[in-house]
Amino acid sequence: MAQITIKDLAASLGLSTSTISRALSNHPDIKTETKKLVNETAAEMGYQPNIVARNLKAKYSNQIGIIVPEIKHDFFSKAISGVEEIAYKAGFTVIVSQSSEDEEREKINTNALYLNRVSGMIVSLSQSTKSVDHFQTLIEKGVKLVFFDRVSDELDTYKVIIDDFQSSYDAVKYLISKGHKKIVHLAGPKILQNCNSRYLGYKKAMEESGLGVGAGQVLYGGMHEDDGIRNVQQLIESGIEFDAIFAVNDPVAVGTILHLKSAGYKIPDQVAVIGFSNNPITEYMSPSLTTVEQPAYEMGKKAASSLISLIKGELPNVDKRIVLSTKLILRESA
Amino acid sequence: MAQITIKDLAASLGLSTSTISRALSNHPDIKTETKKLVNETAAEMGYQPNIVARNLKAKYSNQIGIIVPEIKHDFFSKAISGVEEIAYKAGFTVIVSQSSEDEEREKINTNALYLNRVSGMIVSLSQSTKSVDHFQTLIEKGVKLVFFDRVSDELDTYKVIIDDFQSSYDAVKYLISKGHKKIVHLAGPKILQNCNSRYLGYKKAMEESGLGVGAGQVLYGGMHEDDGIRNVQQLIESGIEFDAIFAVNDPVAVGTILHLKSAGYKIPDQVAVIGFSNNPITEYMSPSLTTVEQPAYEMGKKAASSLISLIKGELPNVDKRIVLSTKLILRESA
DNA sequence: AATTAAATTGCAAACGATTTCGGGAACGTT
DNA sequence: AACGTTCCCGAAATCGTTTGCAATTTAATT
Repeated sequence: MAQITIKDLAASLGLSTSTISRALSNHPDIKTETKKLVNETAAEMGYQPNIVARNLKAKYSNQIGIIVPEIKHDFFSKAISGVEEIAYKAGFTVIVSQSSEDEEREKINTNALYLNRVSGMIVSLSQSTKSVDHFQTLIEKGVKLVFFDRVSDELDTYKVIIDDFQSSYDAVKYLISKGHKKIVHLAGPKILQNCNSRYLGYKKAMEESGLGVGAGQVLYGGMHEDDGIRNVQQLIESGIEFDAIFAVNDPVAVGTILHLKSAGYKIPDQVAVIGFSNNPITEYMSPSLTTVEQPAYEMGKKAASSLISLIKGELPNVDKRIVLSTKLILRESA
Repeated sequence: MAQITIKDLAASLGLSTSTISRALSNHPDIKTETKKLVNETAAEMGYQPNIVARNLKAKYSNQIGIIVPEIKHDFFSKAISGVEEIAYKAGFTVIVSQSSEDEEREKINTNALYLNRVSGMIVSLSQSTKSVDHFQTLIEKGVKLVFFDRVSDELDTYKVIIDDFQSSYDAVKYLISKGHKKIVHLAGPKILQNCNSRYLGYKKAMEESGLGVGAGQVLYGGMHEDDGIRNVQQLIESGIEFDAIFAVNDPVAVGTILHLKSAGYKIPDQVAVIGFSNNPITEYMSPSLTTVEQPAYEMGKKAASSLISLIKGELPNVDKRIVLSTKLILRESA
């Protein structure tokens, strides 16, 4: 027999399928004696429940979906790892998909996950996502949602984030405390809330210290190494003076350092550099990068546990914003 | 209405559910006219098929599972990324799970995926997996299986691998061509086939060149940075002379370099180092690491496309071993 | 017009589980 | 002895699709 079903058990024991089902799920209506019998023969015959059938009946599944911009990015793969860890322990299985920073694909993915009847989703928004309607309709359909890292203000759901504003404020304050005055910020896309918060943290630190943000002192771009290289190149060409650079994330900081080195700048003597995320490479590169540690693994774990309690109907806490703390890791570059 | 089903469509159009179903799946029995009608009202009413129900009926799903030792490792997250990319295009969704290098957990995961009726699985074996029976029974149950990177000889399935033997042979030959003679190999667990192949490639290169492998010239260990540090420490204490180290993978090579540097060795002048995998950090560290490029993303893509054609009943090729090529990336460490 | 073939559609049974409702046995109570 | 409870268990509906087969309509043929 290819696949033992509850019917086979029923036939072999002379009981009804309902009894078998109840016995297996430890329903109080069933005599302990029969329960024992059923469980034993189930084990004997190698019965394994068909989860698909169960999910159809139940209208929800033991699956949670996760959508990230890029799986292979260190931050996201760590987060996924954390999600899987928690989900595994709670008996959930994780479906991953990536938007590749494309809004359209993000929409398609959310729909695909919905069609597969996941009980909930964990999402980090794509860089190009302008509207969050596809998530709004999802919420209306009863799918539980938790966002992390890249979140949207428009959605009233649970969010696992770090305090981007405070973290970058602290980082810039550190630069200032070290005597730097002409601090340039390489910012990410304005549309991303956390990028914007990082910019605002930078701005506040600068203004509070009486330095202010001069024209051309903030350069917007993407979040990859290339963007760092490009922007630093542009910065140098623009002739604006600078003695420190605060990058929106590590790849941009890496690009920054690469280009600064090739242009003959001494780091950190002439120019100090601070990144954001604490990617593994930042520890080993030369000079090693001072950066803000972002607890990716913990964020994934927290997002997963929040989602699961949401699914189970236990509202974890009143505040839907779950803020994890960061730490400025001091290394050679600043 | 929470969820529009095929029945709602049938009722609203005065047709039977079977006709609707066939119309939607473009069955030749249905008049083009009715097909058009059905498709239009389906779109209008916002009908979305319930995939769970479909899967139950079909006895297989549009899901493929992937089990890797650790999601967050660069190599595996890239591979997952590749798998997702291909799966997405083929209309499959990917369930990920990690064994955390634990055989028991690997077994549980395979079973969980089976219960969820995935159509196929892509697997990279855990370090501690001694028996592959759990995969054998899976094959017997008709689940399609493709292994990658960490494979087993005992299973007659498709495997996406690199030529570990040749790659490491080439790397060691390169060291020899540069005049190194006392080349030490920091090996991985013997049980892992690819680690063993790398060892054999090293051995062949050494023997072929008349250098041979002396006592204590091969140190076995794990595959993490710690293992590299520990083994180099031991190597130095043992008093064995060495002018080059070939590490089983990049983390071990990184540990090697870290400890060599702190012990005052000059790289590559006193000791040359070669790693394996081309992790991102290897490019940025100092000295940058000469290593073997392992096409993680492509391996994932290849594994996924092979699995999907296997699922669809198209046997891709006669040879079940799919070998992707590697490249020795020359940098500062050797 | 009658017959036959072809083109469409519907009925009903699956897929494998859960669950509502109710039925029969066993027991105690009046 | 009649009744009410409690305890176990079964029949059957249900989740939303797909599909073999029968039934119906339509078109083609004689």
